Amino acid sequence: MSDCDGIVRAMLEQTDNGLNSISQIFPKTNLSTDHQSEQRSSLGERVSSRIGFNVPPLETENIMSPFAVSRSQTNVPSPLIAVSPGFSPSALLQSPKKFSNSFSQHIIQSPVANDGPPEMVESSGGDYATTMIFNNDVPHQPMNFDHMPHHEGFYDIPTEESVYVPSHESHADLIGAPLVTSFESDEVANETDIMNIISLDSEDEDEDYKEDEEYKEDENVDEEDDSVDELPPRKRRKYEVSDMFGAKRSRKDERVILRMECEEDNPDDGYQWRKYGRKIVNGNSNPRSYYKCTYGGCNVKKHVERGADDVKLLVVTYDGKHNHPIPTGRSSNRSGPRNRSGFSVSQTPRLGRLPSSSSACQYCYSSLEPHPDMALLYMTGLSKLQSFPVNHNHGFMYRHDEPIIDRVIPDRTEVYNGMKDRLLPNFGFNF
DNA sequence: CGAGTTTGACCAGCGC
DNA sequence: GCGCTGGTCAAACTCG
Repeated sequence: MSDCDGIVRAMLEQTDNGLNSISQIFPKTNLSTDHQSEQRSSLGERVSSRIGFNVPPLETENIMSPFAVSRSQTNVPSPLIAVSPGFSPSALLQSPKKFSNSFSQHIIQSPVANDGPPEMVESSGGDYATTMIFNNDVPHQPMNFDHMPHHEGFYDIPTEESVYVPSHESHADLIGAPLVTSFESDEVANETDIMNIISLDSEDEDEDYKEDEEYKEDENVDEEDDSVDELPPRKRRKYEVSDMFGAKRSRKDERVILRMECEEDNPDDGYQWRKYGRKIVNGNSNPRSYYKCTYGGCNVKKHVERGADDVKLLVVTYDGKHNHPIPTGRSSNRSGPRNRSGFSVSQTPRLGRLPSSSSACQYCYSSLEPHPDMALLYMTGLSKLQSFPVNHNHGFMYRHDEPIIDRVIPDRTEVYNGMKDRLLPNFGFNF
């Protein structure tokens, strides 16, 4: 029996109550058992009940203030799903559309999720971005979001979403970190929500094009096309900036945000990036690096920054959608130096400049193969599992540190069963 | 010398 | 309207 089999078996041997924390099986998750377990559990019960799982409803009168919750979560054992660190962000990022389809597809296929009461069907609006949090470091658990207003229309606010996925630093374990899907509202996301949330194309894309066209018309770009060279330097630059994609601030609903623990400043996501900027943003002394996808015609950008309060935490924000597959002929194995023709990892630190990458993380990824398979594991085994809101703390990522809600898998038993159901047919695991 | 990074300047969005 | 801030550009720089 392989180590992976043993781990999965151990997970499947959980009681229906899910009393055995994942951290007991996977110490590297840094999750411990204490009152936070109760916190997660009760939230899980609440949401589980809402989405049809057979668990008691949450008693909301005991909801803490966001600060209290934040403190209480420092040791959350969490009903989080543990996924092999081999799971690669590239799988989710190589095609947000693919991620969307896969995610929603499996949710739709879930017989349990559809059995929920009518009131659990809530509209979260169409303008959502996606946040994925690669993290096995509990202190970075987002804040509790139960204090947020529940008035109607609140869910129309476009914001980011979160998903916990394993840290790359835990690559020593086959399964070593929590995975939590997170959503904007503090209510359960139904299938429609998730489809809306995860889907990064469709109408929004068309709207973007319309906006771009209108923008060009307003700027009389066409008329100026032939006279650009005659403009004085200042004006010419203004024209150029006006016409460029990034002149306008990116739409949040086109974003995918990853949080992970990684020493490398630009972890491999399968695509090729070129760094075009670096800036220290408000509230974070760590510089933010800006990257563009080097694929011709692809306007996807991303920026990478360290956590303000934890340099181990890496936040990668993707803007846009790749209009191409992951470049072929390359391996996600990051060991060894990269050539200069496409890979975006910063070069060896130069004189008087901050190091922008570390060799440690190259090992990190080299030990994570095969990424696609683990991505499939996630897609097939975990994606259908419902999540529920826990907390939000985009903290250093946003100007005003607005608390935003995250969701976690509601019940470990469901997680295990879901994994079992999908590992068996899809990967041939024999339990 | 080609290719990628760094860094200061610039611009536009947003909040007050 | 103004100032702050995030995002981008491009010259200068570095490396192989």
